[in-house]
Amino acid sequence: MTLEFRHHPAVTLAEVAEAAGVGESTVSRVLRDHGSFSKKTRDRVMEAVERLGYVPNRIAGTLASAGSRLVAFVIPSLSNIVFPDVLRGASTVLEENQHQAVFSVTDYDPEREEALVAAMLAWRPTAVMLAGFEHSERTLKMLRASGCRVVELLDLDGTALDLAVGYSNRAAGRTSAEFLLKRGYRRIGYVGHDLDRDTRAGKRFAGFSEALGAAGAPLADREIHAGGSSVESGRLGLERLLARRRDLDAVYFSNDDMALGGYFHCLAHGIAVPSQLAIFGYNGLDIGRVTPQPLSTIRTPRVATGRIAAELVVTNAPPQVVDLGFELVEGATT
Amino acid sequence: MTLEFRHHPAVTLAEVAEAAGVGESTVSRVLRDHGSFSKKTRDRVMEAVERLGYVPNRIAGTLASAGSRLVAFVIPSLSNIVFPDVLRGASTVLEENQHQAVFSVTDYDPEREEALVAAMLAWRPTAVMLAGFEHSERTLKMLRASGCRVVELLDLDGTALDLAVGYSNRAAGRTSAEFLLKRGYRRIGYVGHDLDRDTRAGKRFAGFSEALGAAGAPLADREIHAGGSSVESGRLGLERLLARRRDLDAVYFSNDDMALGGYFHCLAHGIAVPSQLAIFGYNGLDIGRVTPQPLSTIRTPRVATGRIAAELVVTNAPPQVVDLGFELVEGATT
DNA sequence: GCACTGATTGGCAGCGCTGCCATTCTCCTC
DNA sequence: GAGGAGAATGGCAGCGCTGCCAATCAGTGC
Repeated sequence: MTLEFRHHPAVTLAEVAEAAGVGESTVSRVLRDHGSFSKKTRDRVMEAVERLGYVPNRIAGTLASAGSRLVAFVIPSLSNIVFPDVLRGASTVLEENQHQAVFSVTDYDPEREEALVAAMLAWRPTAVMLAGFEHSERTLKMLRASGCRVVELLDLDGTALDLAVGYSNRAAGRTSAEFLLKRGYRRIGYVGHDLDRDTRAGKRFAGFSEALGAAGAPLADREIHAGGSSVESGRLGLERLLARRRDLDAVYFSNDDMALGGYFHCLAHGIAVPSQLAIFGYNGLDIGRVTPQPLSTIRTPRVATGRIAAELVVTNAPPQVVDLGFELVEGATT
Repeated sequence: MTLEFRHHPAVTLAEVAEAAGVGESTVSRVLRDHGSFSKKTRDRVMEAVERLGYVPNRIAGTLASAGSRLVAFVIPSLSNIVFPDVLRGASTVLEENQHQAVFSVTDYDPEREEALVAAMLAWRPTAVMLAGFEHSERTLKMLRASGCRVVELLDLDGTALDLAVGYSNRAAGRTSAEFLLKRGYRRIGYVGHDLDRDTRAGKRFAGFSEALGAAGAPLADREIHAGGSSVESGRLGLERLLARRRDLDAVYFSNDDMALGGYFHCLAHGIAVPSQLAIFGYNGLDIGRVTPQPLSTIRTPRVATGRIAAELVVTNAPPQVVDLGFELVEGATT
């Protein structure tokens, strides 16, 4: 129905100028509140804008001037709550500063990442935000050549291209291990998801087992789920792990989703937590604070990561690495 | 460090043409694989593209031709898993069809929505995707005048502007009530979050209490949390509700997050579910299937909503309303 | 060898806006 | 009233690409 009305081409700045009886540059100046013009002119222009329903064309504006004020996010997943949280932190800052967020999802695939980065760069964004430091050679080359800011998020164990905001996953894994050891657990298992693709989970695991090894209590066993992480696969993973190793006294999960699955498995099968089995997660999801026993975990600054990253970009900060740290949350499952 | 290298302006199509010894239009044709050119020319162009690291400028391309292939999402929230799920469903389809997703978050505020829609329209997107049918007069006017496709998501109770994809929230509420009634529950309470802002939750609640009323078992009591929904507020809400009404035999929650909070409260306080109190949610989150007792809920096609919406847009389908329905999941909490 | 058809190719005018520069107005100052 | 400093304004050349059209080239039939 509205289709008939659709194709009258959109109002242009020139038409507004005509309608207001002023020059194009005057309209442009008024709309951007930049340069000088009289109050009377301003009113006349705004009246015409209002009357014609003019919406500036930023495609044209960007081409003519410089910055697109577009910030591109190339993220691995939207199922993993981490990334919506980062986007959430960033979007507030970006909106306040008249920037726009564009995103695409790589599904943890470096080749897709490469293709998507290329597609994003075609929009000449102000900045590109990526997860972590592991990128293909070509991706890195494109980013370097692009001239736009690059922010690598949620990791610190690697070399930054330009800006980096996050925390050390390796240290998070180590801290988790040290905590469990200090609590006296010795027969510790691990339940995780695909570590090759999710390199940050891989780094946590490396830090974790490294610390266990250093303390003379190496990882007893582990169960890796081939796909992504989920509550369901956490439950299943723990079930399988326990079927092999009944003597475990603690299990470290690759994140809270998995850990909650494990916790529910214990609840459902009468496994006393933590006396029979301790459970430790990662992320510090809200839900983990409300379970009958609050989940022991590492709380990560996901929203802040997005916020800070966006702030660095809109203020055009010099290249730097920002360590936001993490916080160990001592729940009741350890 | 790379900052020094940054400001050599990006390679342009003209430079590629020069380097390959062909005309600009030939390069353009080769890159878009559109029109005809010889194999030899193609190779020569691609070689130059490769060598110079050329990345097409879609800002310029869009200005010169037509479609931006940008799809704008103006969503209420990223904390509510519903919206990441919708984005997830859409992003796959969009990426496969060389479209890009831009988004911004209104925080359930119609005025912010208005401002953000205006900002989005400045990019001349192919389509704008919004949540629900409730928009300000000015928002509607801008959208109608914009000439771009409009998709209203996740609701069916209202009048569509152009395309709509979702399901009836009112019917979901009604179905939930009828299910509880059929199970014999009569003293039913409600725990929810801010219904004025989240109009879809409001419609579910309306459908729910309407059905209860029609069956002669009107809602016994309700507890509304002023802010957004969360597991924590669900727990707290149930606690408060039960403090007032010890005699309830079932509680309907505005969504699964809230319901899980309520369920955890029961687990922690020895309230037998469902014999003492039945719990019913909404959304059908994965986690609800793995709790010791699977949660009774309504499963909504969130990812499919995003996917279908994107498909309609990329295929430029005629205006229509797509009802994706929902599914009642009979868990063990009722 | 010549006309004819269709495949290839290059030239160039915009797309709608911004930035620069020149011009015109205002308002003071002396 | 002349001279001068700004303020206010308009004109117009691009930004980098695509779409259109004209020009050129290659292959075919006779």
